[in-house]
Amino acid sequence: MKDKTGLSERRKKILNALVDSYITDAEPISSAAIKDKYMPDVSTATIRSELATLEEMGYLNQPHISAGRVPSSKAYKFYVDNILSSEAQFDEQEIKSVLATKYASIKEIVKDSAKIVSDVTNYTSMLMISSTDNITVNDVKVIDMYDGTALVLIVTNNGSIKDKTIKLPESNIANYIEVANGLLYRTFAGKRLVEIVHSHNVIDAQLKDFEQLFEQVLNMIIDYKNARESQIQIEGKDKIFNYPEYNDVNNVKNFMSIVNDQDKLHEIVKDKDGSIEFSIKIGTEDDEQLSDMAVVSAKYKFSGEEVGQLGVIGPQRMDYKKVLSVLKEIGNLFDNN
Amino acid sequence: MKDKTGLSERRKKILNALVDSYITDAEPISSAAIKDKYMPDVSTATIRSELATLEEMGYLNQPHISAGRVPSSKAYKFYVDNILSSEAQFDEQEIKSVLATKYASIKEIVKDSAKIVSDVTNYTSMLMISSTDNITVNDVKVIDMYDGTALVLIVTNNGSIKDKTIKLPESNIANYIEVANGLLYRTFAGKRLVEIVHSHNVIDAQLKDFEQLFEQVLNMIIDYKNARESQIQIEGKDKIFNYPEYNDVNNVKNFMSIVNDQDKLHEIVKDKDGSIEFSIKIGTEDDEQLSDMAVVSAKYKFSGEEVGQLGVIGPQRMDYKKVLSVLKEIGNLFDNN
DNA sequence: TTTTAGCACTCGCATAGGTTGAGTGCTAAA
DNA sequence: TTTAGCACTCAACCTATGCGAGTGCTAAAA
Repeated sequence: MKDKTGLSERRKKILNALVDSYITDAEPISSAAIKDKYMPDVSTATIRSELATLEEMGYLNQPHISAGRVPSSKAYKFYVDNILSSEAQFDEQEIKSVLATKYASIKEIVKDSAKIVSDVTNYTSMLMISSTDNITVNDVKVIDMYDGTALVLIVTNNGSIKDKTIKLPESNIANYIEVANGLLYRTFAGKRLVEIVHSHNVIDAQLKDFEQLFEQVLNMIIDYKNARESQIQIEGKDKIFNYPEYNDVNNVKNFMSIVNDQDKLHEIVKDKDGSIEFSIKIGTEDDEQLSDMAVVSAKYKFSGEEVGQLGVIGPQRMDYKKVLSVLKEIGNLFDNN
Repeated sequence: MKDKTGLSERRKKILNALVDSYITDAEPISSAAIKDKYMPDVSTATIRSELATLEEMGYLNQPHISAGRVPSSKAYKFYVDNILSSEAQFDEQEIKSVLATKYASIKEIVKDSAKIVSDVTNYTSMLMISSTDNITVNDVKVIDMYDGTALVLIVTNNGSIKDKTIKLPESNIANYIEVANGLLYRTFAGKRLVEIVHSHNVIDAQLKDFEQLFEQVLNMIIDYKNARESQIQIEGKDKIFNYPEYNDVNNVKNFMSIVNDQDKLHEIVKDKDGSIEFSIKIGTEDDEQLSDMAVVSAKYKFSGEEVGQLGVIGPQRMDYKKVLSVLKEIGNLFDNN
């Protein structure tokens, strides 16, 4: 009985057993260990010959000839596909109760989601804000403060507000502020950030007295967009020290350099296919930097709108079941908010 | 010729030479090495006997009997005192020119100061905002936005503004907002944050209709104070991988745990004596966590007002001369702004 | 054809012994 | 007080050796 992977049921069982075991113990698994824990009714010799085949097929590696087998990237990929296609395995109830006992309100969970994911999964987590394509400016207001300074407020459709004090230009126009507010509203309100940023000539037609003000507002919008786009929050960097693969300083170094490299992270999590909910990248040998690393992330929505991605970075030997269930559960909390 | 350290000039010279050498090479120094590089006119035997005395006095350690000597915490302390008391050694001109060529404007330097310090010194850096004791509230304003929501602005004397949208309570008071603004101004303007936070009963005497609003404003002030107090920005965590003492994962782990522990950092840098400009903490053996670590930090002022501390965290074997000059130079830039 | 027992083989790991060389402490003379 | 000289120590490195875990292969059993 085979499917598209070309693996017999027994080989699948062995492969899953092996990955499972490696995820918990981080040690090469011998044929005897598999027999004892998972398949007591066949001999080690049988398992050995299966292992040899699986190795030939690229699912397993052998650190050296007299060691047990270790899963390859390909094996991890098989393993997570397997989890994903059998949703029943998610232990939702348990995760839910952990979240419920540790965190009082949903509000708290939303605010600290990255931290919580890191805490509950015991891996380093990552919160990434989506592109700003869907953000629009609702209103722009200039508020008079005191002797020549004013406050500019920009209200966007996702509720956040950017403020900044500016110096008002000298002007003898009556009701300068009121007029400015009207102009600003007509120019910016209802527009998407991208539109605004890409249409520099918007201002030219206006009166000269407002040129400087418009310039400042435009810069604020650009700054806001840039800041939002590059925001990645990382939590629990220390967590990796819990895993023996990071007893080697070089691995730690490598890990830190990835985690601190915003561009790299963006590139990894970037989704080409808009429809997938979970993104699981398991590094291959090609990418030196990502070898032996895995990144699991999920899009999350808020009031139906997609706002970002939340995920976990760690060794390939990762507890995918747990990570996936946590991400899923948190995603649900967000969405039902 | 001795001073309060009780060290002869020759011993001082040897001690300085030894620390200097260890700072660059990170290797135990032998009597022969000192002779060659610093004191060719005495024999190694002489130096050896001096080394033995210095070790007895607690300035030096010997990893094992047939190795050279390594500076102790006490030696580092002696070394930095020495630097501090002879300002001439600062290589200000060089630092200045590095800063000038790498960073275009002073504005840029101020904004990214932590990053710059880390870049130029090649150590992990730390930017810490001072206590909020001197911050006062200049003004509080409620601004009507749209259907029942309003924006609260709190302006402080250091220019920053905290804003938040709130829901206005149902009320049939005419000119609710105007009245509220008056009340808020009279209650909060000119007061120091500490005062406000510690006098919860301020509101009770007021009209009931404003109770909720006052509550919200008070919470904003409390949040602001807390947020400001706990802000520590760390830059260049990876830098430590450049130093051989961090080839041991345990040291890395230890380092990371300190760097991520805001409370610990506060405690380390906290100044008891308000008059010192530089704070140099060289960990002793007592504090397990801080052994073999040093933290150098400087207060920095902005327009004459002290606003925070900027510093560097690294191994005790730190290039104190360089670090101190960089911090000093940046401090000057701030102050002359 | 598949499974199994048996056995020789490989190789990492741990331990022990041997050598080398850097650097010391001590002593006795300058 | 300084110096030369020398014996001594010890980490670092290498080699040898045994052990044991785990394999691959083969030939017989199912």
